[in-house]
Amino acid sequence: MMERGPAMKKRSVRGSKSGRPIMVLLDLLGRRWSLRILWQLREGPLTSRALRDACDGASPTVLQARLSELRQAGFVELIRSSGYGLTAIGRELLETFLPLHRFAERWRKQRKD
Amino acid sequence: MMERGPAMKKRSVRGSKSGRPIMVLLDLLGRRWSLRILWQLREGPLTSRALRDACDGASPTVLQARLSELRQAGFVELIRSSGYGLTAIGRELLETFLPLHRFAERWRKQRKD
DNA sequence: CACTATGCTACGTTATTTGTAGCGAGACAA
DNA sequence: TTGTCTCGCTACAAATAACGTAGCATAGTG
Repeated sequence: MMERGPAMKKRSVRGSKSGRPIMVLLDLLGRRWSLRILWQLREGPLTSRALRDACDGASPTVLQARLSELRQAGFVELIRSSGYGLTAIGRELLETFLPLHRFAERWRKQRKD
Repeated sequence: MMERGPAMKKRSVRGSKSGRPIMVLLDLLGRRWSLRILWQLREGPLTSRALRDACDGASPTVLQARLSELRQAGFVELIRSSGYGLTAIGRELLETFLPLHRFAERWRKQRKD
């Protein structure tokens, strides 16, 4: 087993062992609030606190963690004047998810029956 | 605070407080292995153990939990002869995510630069 | 019967999330 | 300068979720 002294940064235990981009991506997006953050930024940048409110008051700890990951992945950037916003590739990613909105409605209708 | 005796099924603490379908969906999909499970079932049903192998050996505890949730949501079903498979609406959901594969490749190329 | 595979659960350990509080930096006014 | 905003971000203990290993009951097959 691996020792972890206090000075040692916690190595991410998660993630695809294969390293295939799709798996890395699915792992990143499959963390609490990741999808939601991208979703909430779809209409424009938000400050960290506005984002927090938009995410049902999720704790700042996770939000910062997710924002760091999403920034490192290149999907989100911090602009001093306006807060957190999607990058070009981040917007591309979001567009991949946009049909989800329509799907969610269809899904709900089916569930009612 | 709500008491939770052993006979009481754990009420989900998570999820969108708004109850909007898109939020419920984003929360469900934003749990560990949810996206991955749907992804691994894209080419056909898998038995629980095959699915486990396909998911880098994720623990059966979470897999069962996610499978229960995904079944309850109507995305996955258990077929006695072939294991876990996507339902019709589950396949629709997956198709929403399929462009993600191509995106992941584009993403990787950009990251290399 | 023994053997194998299925779906699923128990349980102790580890990792992640939560909730609350607060820091330091910068902007702006008195 | 002092006060008071807001900003991004962090600390820390408690709660929750996930991990890893082992194993159960059932069903099929030989």
